Amino acid sequence: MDRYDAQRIEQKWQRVWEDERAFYVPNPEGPAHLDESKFYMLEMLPYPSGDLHMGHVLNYTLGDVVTHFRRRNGDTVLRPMGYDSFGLPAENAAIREGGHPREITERSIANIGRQMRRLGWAIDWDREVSAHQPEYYRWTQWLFLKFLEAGLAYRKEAPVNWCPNDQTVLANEQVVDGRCERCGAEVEARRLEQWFFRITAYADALLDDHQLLDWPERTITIQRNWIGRSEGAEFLFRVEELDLDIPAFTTRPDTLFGATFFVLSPEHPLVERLVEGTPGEATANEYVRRTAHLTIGERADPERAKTGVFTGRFVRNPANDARIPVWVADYVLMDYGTGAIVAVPAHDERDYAFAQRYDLPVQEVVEPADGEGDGGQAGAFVAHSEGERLVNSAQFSGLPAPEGAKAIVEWLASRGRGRPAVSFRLRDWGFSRQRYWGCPIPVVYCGRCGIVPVPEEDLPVVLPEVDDYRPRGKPPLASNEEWMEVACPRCGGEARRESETMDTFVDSSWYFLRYCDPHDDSVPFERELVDYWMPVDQYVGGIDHAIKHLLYARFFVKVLNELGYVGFREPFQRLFHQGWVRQGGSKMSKSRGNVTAPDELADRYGADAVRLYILFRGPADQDIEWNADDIEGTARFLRRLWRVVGGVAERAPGGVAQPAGPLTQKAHETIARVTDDIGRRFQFNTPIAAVMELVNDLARAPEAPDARFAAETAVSLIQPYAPHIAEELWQRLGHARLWEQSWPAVDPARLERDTFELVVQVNGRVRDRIEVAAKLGEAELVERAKASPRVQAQLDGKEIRRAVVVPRKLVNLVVA
RNA sequence: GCCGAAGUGGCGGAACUGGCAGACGCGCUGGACUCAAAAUCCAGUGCCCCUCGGGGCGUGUGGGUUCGAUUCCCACCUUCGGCACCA
Repeated sequence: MDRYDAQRIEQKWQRVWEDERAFYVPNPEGPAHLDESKFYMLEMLPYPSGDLHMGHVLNYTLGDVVTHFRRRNGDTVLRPMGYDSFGLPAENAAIREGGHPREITERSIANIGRQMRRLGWAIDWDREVSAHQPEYYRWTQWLFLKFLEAGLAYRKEAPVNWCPNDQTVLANEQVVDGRCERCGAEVEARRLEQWFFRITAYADALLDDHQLLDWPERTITIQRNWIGRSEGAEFLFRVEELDLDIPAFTTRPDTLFGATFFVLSPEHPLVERLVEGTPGEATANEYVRRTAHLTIGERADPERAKTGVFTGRFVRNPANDARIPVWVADYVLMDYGTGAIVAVPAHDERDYAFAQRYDLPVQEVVEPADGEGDGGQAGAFVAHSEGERLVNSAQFSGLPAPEGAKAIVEWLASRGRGRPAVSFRLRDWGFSRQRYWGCPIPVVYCGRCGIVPVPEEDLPVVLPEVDDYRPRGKPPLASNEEWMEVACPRCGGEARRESETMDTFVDSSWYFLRYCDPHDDSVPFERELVDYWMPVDQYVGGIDHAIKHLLYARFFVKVLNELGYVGFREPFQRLFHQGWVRQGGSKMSKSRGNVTAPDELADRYGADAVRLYILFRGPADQDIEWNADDIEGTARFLRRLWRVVGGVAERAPGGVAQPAGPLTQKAHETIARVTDDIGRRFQFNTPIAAVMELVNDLARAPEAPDARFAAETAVSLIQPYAPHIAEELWQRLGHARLWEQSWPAVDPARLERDTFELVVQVNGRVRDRIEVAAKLGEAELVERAKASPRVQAQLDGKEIRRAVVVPRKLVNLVVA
């Protein structure tokens, strides 16, 4: 038997697969060719940053196992790959080291593609797409135009998150703890005119359709919290002197009679008008200016004492007509609710803290069940608890709180001073970026016509060349004057192009649709094709995308569904999050410089060993602490497999397919375990252990008559994990094309045993194990248990009060 | 603070529906082969006690339910995620 030469075997089979186009899946040619057994396997596409890291290896190997498993179970599996190739890292590298972002990106793509092929993943490379190629972003622009036309993309001036380091705006989803999630710089609030997608219009749909999904509960919870739906009411508060109604949202309409003041956000558009001409005007304006200079982190710091100023104005509480003072305070946020709140210090912690600081009155209006109110002095912020009743609330006093809330809203609604309302924490998605390496936004600004979309036939708007990628107060594209100047498509007059580019999350919000029809140059995708392949049957990616990519992509699909371009409402039916690969406790990533390159490992141990190792380490959804020593174990297993199966192949050519015997039985048990683990439990580490057991048994009896069947089964079952060695051994066993073979089937008859090991307990403690015939009845089992000398020693003549029998497992004798 | 997940040998982990805790692997110890090494193979390996038959303890901590609990219930501790002035 020759030595196991991983490099030679892997090169050989990778060439065979490519020559035979083993994993390329053509599109169906018409409705007649559609079959029900399609399976769309997708992993989140990589950002092309130099090299693959072990996190990618985990992600894509996991997808590869599922791909092989589903293929061999008869499914037509679509398993494409592409690159999220626009984005800041390449642009920053170009600024730092020179070169063009495109060159840097394409070099990375070439390298990563080579590394992916080296690991032997079963990918349909014909469907490869890259976000930065005009053939792709042409359609990103086209989709933008559809959104614009539908009123779902719009431009407005708004306070936005500005990263002073990356010199660009960030979406809310890209700000973590007040910092830029990419570079860590503290984010500033700026008022800028920006492009937004109206994702808030889909807030309810995004929540409701969670029920259609087979997703981890924690991911759905994260999305639900992020969307943050709150039910309540909006009431109108009147400023008599100015003949003005100001709406305010509250989730506690039952406490309306307890309002003792009213607060506007500093950004509220009415502030200026309210304070005009009052003695406090200068102070108030100064306060608004000061607030504007706070960073988002500072403003949100709950430790900071609440601040505010009195405007000098009063509003009427619509419930009791009380004249209450209007304040401006930065604890009220402009972009939630209406930017104004009805302050009820007796029943809200924040209002209470503010009232204490500025000596404002506190009025209790809800009493707990026991009637022992605290006069509102604790500022008890409690959601409705059982038995609470309204007090000091005119005709509503005495009502239980939930009924009171409802009654107050109905009453004020009938008088035109209120209505039921819902507020969301979710904000519209700000998607324009003041950077170079992204998809140009296809509009022009015309002095006469305003914002004018670039006509579809003029797409793509090709990303122009610029001399300097550094943003200097304006987007880099604006520096290319020649490109910027353009004739207005509507009136032909002088116009200027949009110089901002799109957030890269726009690119990745529809790539899974393009894979279905990747080369079409007349449409982004044909509806018939996406309706066939979509939704993705199994999506695999990091949970860090729970509220970014996974929310944006759902939004895109919902819009495309409503516009009639796709026939489904959700993109990703089943979702799985692989864990992080950590080193020294932190996530492995290039920016942390703690990457172990898969290349080196593949050179040393072979791709099969790397693939096996990354899945054998533990459950795929848990984090893995990188430990290079352990890969020796999987390499050793592969050598053992090679030797043992190779020996069988040389020794036992053909013969009876499945002779009865312990190895045949073990093989069937292993088939059952592996099939259930991958297919039902989606667990990837234990199948490897099961095959190791089978190989260990085989190694102990390599000359047994059923050795050949055990060897073939082991090779067949390990194929999704270690496809190269499996293919080579399969060939040596006298077969061909294991990747096309049906997944092995369990024969239930082969699982049956004549005897089993009966566990005998006394008072729940194991005292003996006896081999007994499988057909024995309960009484017989109890007799055998009692007869055991070890049990006799424990019984010591005591009375047996009860015997619990678990068929095929154990007998428990309960003694006094 | 609120919400969620998880705590099992020296290490990674297994035990799916309440039924043999520690599968499989790493590491370690001893042995075989070898001039030697690598590779490979065999045996052992939770902790403690032992008259070598076996016995006791043991799945974060403390309770509970049960013939029987890593698994179910209650309380607590620790770690890791998410949210956090959202009215």
